[in-house]
Amino acid sequence: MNRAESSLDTIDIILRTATEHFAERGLAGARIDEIARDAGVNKATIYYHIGGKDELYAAVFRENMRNSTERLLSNVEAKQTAEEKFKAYVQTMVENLRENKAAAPLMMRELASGAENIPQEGLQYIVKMLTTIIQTLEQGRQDGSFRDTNPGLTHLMIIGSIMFYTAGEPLRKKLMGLMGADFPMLEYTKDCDLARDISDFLLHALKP
Amino acid sequence: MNRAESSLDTIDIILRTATEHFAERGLAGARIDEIARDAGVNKATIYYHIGGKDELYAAVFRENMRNSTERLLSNVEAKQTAEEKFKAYVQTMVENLRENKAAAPLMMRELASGAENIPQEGLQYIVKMLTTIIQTLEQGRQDGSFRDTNPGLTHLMIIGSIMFYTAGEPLRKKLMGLMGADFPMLEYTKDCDLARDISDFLLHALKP
DNA sequence: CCGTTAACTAAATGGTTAGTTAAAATTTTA
DNA sequence: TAAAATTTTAACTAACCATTTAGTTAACGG
Repeated sequence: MNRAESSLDTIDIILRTATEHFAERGLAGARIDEIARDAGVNKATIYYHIGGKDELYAAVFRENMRNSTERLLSNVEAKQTAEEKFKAYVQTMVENLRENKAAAPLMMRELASGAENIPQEGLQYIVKMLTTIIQTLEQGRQDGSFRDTNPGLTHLMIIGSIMFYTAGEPLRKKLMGLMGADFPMLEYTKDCDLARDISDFLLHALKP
Repeated sequence: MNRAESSLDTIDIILRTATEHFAERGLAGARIDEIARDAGVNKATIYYHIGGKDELYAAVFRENMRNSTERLLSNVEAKQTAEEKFKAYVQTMVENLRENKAAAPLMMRELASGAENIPQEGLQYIVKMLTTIIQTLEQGRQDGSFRDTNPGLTHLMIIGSIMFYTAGEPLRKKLMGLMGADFPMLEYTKDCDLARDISDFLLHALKP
């Protein structure tokens, strides 16, 4: 392996490991020493390649948002009708958040911190996602398949329910242990089931 | 002022101040010295009355959950029909989260941390809230005013949308600055408007 | 094969922070 | 008023932790 490739691999494993740590413990709670240990590199290597804790965090956030946004946009654009696009939006959001377990915790911590550590580029990705769902709802409104609803509210329903479902898994486990199995708790094993239920529920609210 | 009252006041100001700090910075990010300074008490007073950082955090979480839950249950129980109860649930949840700005950040950070620092009593309050909404939805299903939907999913929509709206305010401000005023961003000045819109949206999905 | 340079490391540095302590001051109680 | 509870003061410590520094290793180009 040549120098450039090995370098990229190192940066990649650092970012992957840091993503988990920042998601589980937050910016303040994560430890550079532990990230380095779990990534199998020396602490100074992180400083050499990426920079200090803040820059590492920004890089982690940016990469995660970039991946999610690119996939979301391309999946939605591939569809024609407003309803298909809406379903693709929900489905892809569910896939993104379930494949990358860190995404929801990262975003929720950012919201809790007043979005103070989101890098500029991260904001751009959020705008792209918002624009996509707004355009989809507008398309549906114009062709009569959707009611005239507040797009911001609809987006809140999508993002809120999926993020809370994803990040809420450990809490649900604790509650289940406390309540017994007969308590009707939400639990999906497949992405498509959750995405379908959310789509169905929200489309019921969106349709005239 | 007698001894008990004065003591309660001291504990109260400590808990209030700590609530803000933990919400804004998280358990790891909050500083005992800063909490003491902002509360206007000596650091040793916190240890005298409450204990260490973890105990302070648990007390903060417990008190916040207790307040919210008590208000929620009493407001819902005062109503008769399923739809009235549903609206009261949403309305009270909105009021709770907007009057106590710390509640949503505290809960979102907990979810992100795998609910690891929620005290036992806090879990009990969550169960009470869940039970309330489940019973309300069941009541509506039986008398034919609601469809047969997954109660867990419905709760996810309520709690997700309200929490993301509440905690998302700083992010919305940043996005507004980035996008210009013509971008259709959700912004309510009154509790009742947000609660009404969410109720209307969800009732549209719940009704047969 | 050799000098250069990117990649990496081990160890040190220095600031930060949770928690403690002991004595004194203040307030409340009885 | 004496005892008890509360709070302050302020110094202290032991651990923690981000960042730096000085040095090592090995790939690369010529």
